Amino acid sequence: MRLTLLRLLPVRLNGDYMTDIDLFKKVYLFSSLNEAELESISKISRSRTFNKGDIIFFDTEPYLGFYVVKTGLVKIYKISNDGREHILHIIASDNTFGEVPLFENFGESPKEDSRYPANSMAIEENTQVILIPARAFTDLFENNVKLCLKLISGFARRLRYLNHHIEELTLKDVTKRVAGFVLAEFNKSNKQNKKTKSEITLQISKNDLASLLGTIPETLSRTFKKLNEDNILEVTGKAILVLDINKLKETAS
Amino acid sequence: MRLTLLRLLPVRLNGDYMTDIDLFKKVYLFSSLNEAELESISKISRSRTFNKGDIIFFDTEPYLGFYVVKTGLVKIYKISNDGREHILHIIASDNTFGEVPLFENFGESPKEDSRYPANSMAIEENTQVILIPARAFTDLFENNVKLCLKLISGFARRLRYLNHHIEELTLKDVTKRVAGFVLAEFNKSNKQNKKTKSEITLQISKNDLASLLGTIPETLSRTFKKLNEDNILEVTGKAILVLDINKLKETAS
DNA sequence: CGTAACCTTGATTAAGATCAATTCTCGTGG
DNA sequence: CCACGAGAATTGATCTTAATCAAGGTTACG
Repeated sequence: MRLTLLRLLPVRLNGDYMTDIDLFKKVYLFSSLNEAELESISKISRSRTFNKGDIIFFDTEPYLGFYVVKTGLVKIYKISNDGREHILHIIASDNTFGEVPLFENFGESPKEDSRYPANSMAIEENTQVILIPARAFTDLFENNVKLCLKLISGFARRLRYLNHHIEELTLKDVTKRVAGFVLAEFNKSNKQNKKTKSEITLQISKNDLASLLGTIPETLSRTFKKLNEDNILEVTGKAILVLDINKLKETAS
Repeated sequence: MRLTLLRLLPVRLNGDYMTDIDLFKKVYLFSSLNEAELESISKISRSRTFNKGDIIFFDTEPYLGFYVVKTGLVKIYKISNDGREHILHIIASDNTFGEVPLFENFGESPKEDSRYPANSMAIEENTQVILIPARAFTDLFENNVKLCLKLISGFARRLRYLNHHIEELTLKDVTKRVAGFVLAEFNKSNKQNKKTKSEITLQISKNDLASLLGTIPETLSRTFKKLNEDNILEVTGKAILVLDINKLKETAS
């Protein structure tokens, strides 16, 4: 009795309780689908909830389908034999991940042994994701050019992002990469909020940030310290205050 | 008179002279298009010939369209302020490159200021490419799901390749990367030729190979030397003889 | 046969990883 | 409300890999 009540409470009290279909309407990939199609997807999809640090899938696992992030944050990462990690993407809510294997072998005999290209892990408490099974989705693509074009456009952006990521990793030192990251966050934040605000807030831990920038926490910490000594920025916990935007741009080069 | 003759000669004498349409039929991306569509593409496309070392486009140039490689070899690469270079892809004949900007901003207002994501250069003499102008091609996509699916599948593979590339660069040392490259070439060559052949031939210069593996020629040379001293392989010019496939696999780890 | 591009080898350096030791922060239970 | 403990972040000392710098050697091609 007590348990049932507890389970019901959030639904009852929370005015903005959301169905999967409401979520799907905010997903770029799905924006060309009609209500009926969204409902048919919703029917076959499965919600799953994870805690911080929980694995969503390993790159060794057989492919089941792709995911939509409902709440929380997910990291997509590779890991070496000796345990070092490198983060490829951070996926926020309303975004999809794990679509690549769906389409790799299109035309060829559908491979049953297809795998995820990387690992994924929830990096926030109460990260809710929805699994969209592979089989049910492919038919939709074959009958909907608009949907295809959405996917193409999403893939194209991701390709450009990875190009950029490789450029950063291979042609720039850690200081340039850190400055480049802060600059990008600064621009992103000021695009959203219109007016200029010189403080940005990290959404991820510094451990994860280090891994995303292709370095380790110790080096990231030292780099922040150096940028502070040069009066470029000031880091307090998850808050980064940009002191000199011009010097920051120059450093990112 | 003399000039006209010279220009005609190769066509006359060369029995396997090829029209653009013959080439297009071998391009995976185009494999769902009919003769009429191929012809309409052919009419608006432009052939260009480059020598080794010629730039095809810079990443700073406005986007014109994508390319098909007819003959020769093309490298797609990024370059740093101080001139260091990193190769992202090597594109061989019958393959396309530069499609990404076509689709990045689909749905949004068509940006006129869109740019190529990286630089490209011919790395063989007599590299012939065909430029497919952007505007003329987008209509085709909006009316052809099969074409879309081909593109999606091509992009998906490229995404997985870049994932893998980043994994190699960030989580493996040079020796592992070199061993991994040789192993991949070994497998590719033996898949094509059925029977096992332990010698592979480099298609690119060692300078370019170093850049593709995220290192420099000096380090590549030393790495080959070390792998030779360990009786794993033997390098003579562009020929690599695999001496111990098991040790090679182990080294690539 | 000569020159330029390509490749190799050696000596040195530097960036950043690793190892080790605190300190800080924050959620949890008493 | 405070104390505790675990994970996160910082700092310092040292080490390692691979880049840089410098000089020859090889190969291909006009």
